[in-house]
Amino acid sequence: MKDELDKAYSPTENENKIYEKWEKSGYFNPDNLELSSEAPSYTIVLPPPNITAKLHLGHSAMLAIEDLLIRYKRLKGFRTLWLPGTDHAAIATQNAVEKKIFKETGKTRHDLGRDRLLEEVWSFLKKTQGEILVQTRSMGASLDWSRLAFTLDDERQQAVKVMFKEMYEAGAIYRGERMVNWCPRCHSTLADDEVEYKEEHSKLYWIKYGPFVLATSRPETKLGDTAVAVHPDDIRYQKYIGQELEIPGVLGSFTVKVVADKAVEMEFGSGVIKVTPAHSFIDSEIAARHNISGRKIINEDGRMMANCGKYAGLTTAEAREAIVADMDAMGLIDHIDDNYIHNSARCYRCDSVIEPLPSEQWFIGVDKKLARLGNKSLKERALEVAQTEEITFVPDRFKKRYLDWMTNLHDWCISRQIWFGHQIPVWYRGAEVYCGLEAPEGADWRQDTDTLDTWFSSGMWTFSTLGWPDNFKNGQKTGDLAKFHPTQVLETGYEIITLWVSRMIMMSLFALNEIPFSKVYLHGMVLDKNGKKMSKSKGNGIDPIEMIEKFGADAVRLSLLMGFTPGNDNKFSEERIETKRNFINKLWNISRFILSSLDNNDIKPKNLNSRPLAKSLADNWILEALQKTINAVDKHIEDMNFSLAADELNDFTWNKLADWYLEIAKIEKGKSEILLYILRNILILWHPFIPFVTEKIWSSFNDNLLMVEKWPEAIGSGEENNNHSARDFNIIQEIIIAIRNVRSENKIEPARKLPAVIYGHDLETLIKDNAELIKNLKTGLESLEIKEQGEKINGAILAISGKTEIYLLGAVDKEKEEARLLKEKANLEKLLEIQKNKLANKEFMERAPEKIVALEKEKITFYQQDLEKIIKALTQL
RNA sequence: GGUCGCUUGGCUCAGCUGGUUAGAGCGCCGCGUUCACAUCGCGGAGGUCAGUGGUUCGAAUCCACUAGCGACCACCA
Repeated sequence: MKDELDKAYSPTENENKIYEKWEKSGYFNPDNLELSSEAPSYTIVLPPPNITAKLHLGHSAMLAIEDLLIRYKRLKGFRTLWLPGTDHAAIATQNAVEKKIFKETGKTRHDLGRDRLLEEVWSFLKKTQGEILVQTRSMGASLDWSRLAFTLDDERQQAVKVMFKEMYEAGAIYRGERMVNWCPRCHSTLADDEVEYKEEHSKLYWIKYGPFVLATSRPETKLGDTAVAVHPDDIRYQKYIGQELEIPGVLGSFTVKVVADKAVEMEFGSGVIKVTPAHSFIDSEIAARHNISGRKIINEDGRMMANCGKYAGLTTAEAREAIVADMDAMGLIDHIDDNYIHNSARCYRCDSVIEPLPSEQWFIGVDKKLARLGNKSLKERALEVAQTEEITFVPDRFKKRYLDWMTNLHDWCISRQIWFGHQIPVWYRGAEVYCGLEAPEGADWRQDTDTLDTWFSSGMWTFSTLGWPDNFKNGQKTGDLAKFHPTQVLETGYEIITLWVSRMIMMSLFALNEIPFSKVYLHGMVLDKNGKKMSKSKGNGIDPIEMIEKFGADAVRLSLLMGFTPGNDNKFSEERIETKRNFINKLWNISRFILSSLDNNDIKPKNLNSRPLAKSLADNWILEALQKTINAVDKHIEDMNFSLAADELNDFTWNKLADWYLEIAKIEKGKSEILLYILRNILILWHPFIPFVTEKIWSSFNDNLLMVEKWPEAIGSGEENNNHSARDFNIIQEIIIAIRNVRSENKIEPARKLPAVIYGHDLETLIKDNAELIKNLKTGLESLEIKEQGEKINGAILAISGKTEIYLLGAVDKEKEEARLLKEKANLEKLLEIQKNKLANKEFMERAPEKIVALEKEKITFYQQDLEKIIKALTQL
């Protein structure tokens, strides 16, 4: 033994040291892995965390899952790259810094000016970024730090400029005046999905409007009305359609045209709506259809403009109050409905009410046919790759959500009126417009002051981090881009499918004409005990860093992997981490026992790559169970069912190995080889889940690093090659349990089962041959109490389809039990008949469970005398 | 309005394409602790799998409807 292991495992003493050891080895970087040139690559890009936020449990879950996949694939010999980075989160970051400055100095960004503000932002970022990275390391994430990227570092800035220019030149990016979601506080546009709707009580004003009475929630926009619309089928208003009407208003009367448009709902209000094209999405669409121009009355500060007479300068809320009062005085208010519930549009960052405004912005035209996409549009290609399953979703149902969203996608507004971010690489001089990587020659060129939507740069994440555009010349990938793109899995939260996943798909299709990843794995949200989102303001969050300090990173990881299923939210509590810590300590002690009880110090772990010979029933049983576990774990991880994989491993480690085999090993000696072989294997299997403790244990009897060991092969069961049947041990095990049950109570009440599976074995001989084992197990038979009980026991052996089940029946339920068995028999016999008729159908026969096929030979019978034989054999031990 | 999901023992959840007696962890009750582990061991109680109907030899599992809860999308003049 190299090291003695402590009695209890201490994560805090070991985790940092182990992480350093890993990092020093260089194996996080795929270039350092000792692999043949044909080794396939396996790449995951880390969804870059927002640089201003601290790590929360959602991040921890993400890190646990991705590190699991990466470590698993690394053990399987893949050229694994897990690429780290952070996101500049333009609006959020600028907001945070502005808030901080205002709090400290009372100054706004306009007081500071662009350059000064950006300086502040950058110094702020230096601090926060370091924190996030330290936290990420503490989770044990095997990220390749040599490739660390930032969405706003020099390389990414260059990539973004090139991308913009290429899209501009291809006609995919255009500038135009459109209705946008405007946040008057952030002074920026918001994409549709950055707008949040909140249900609110407000007022619905029924106003007299020429010959109509109509309902509106925003009477102040009346100053911008240029039309009135009704539904074309509405019989009430047929005669007005097409007319021009003179409408009295607070600033004098004005003229509107009555148009018929299907967007109007006859059931809402009076079925008439006033049309304010400049300040409402739906109105602007109606106006466009009827060729009606708009009149802008609200400015970028959310205040009434100079053309609003005495209302100029008021906020919309102030103006509403004033105008309603004036209208009321003029007798224009019919009535006011106080109980109107509507969804108000809010900025997802600052919660301000969104003001729809017409504005000059940059857009990506998602429906524009592009030559480089085979004359298809970005939308068409993005839909195609999901429909053809070139990209798949886990769980599958999110594919539908993606397709629905993508189908209804409008042109994507990419310009933002903030300072922190990728400045748009376009320069103006008078009417001239220049798009390029650098400012054009000549004087008086002014660069567009807007920056790009943060999702523009994060949409490029899979390839901007791999050296695009330098690694992409004449349509050929080179370097990292050739090695690692497309990536294999994108793992992220389902709430971000539209914001991020869809953008990545479009950007990659445009830049490389290939998908960014082939599989999208969506995890659910980690909720608090009561099913609420964890948040700072509610104070219901669990801080992962605190938990790591308390229970260790392994426990935190395992608690986020077990009991979580893909795409489903999960309630979470500290106790869950605690139970995983307990398991980790169990594994530690199992290892400690095995390593300290080796009776042969010459065993070379290196020679234990192949399965040792089984010398007894128990040996064979445990080796069989191990192989089954290897197969199951492998399958479940490949299927992205991490929780099931861990369950299988947990069952083997605790219930089979610790509870049974180790106890047997205390009786039957000479098991060192097998024990060490099993330990080796479970350490490798557990490593992707709990890397620290497994690496630590490994290091006590190995010189190499566990993280680059070889994953055990999933193979068929090798039972045929052994003399001892693992099933026989199952029988023994069940007999022991049954004896224990009988002994633990003085009477036998309910029907207790000996679910022994017997395939043509002589049970009596089996018991006799293993008498030592049965007798000596501390849970086994110590006295012969059963003899006294013997006469009272009623029993049955049920033979179904080649396997025999032994029941010890109490007096209570015998009749019930017999009835159940008869019903089962009837069921099976009926099925058998059907089977016979379908014998021709080979496929069906193959799929039918074995036991049903075998029913042909077996009949269901009760064998009272057999049970007596068993009891006799047991009592004679 | 549209779409999706959930409803399984006190709590948190598993349960794959229908097939032995529906599982686990926590909690609870009883017993135990001599040398791997009290961050432990052994045993136990506790479920008409939301409801109704259907398909089937057989349904927690498939279908339909109902009820409750939740999420997302659209729109709200």
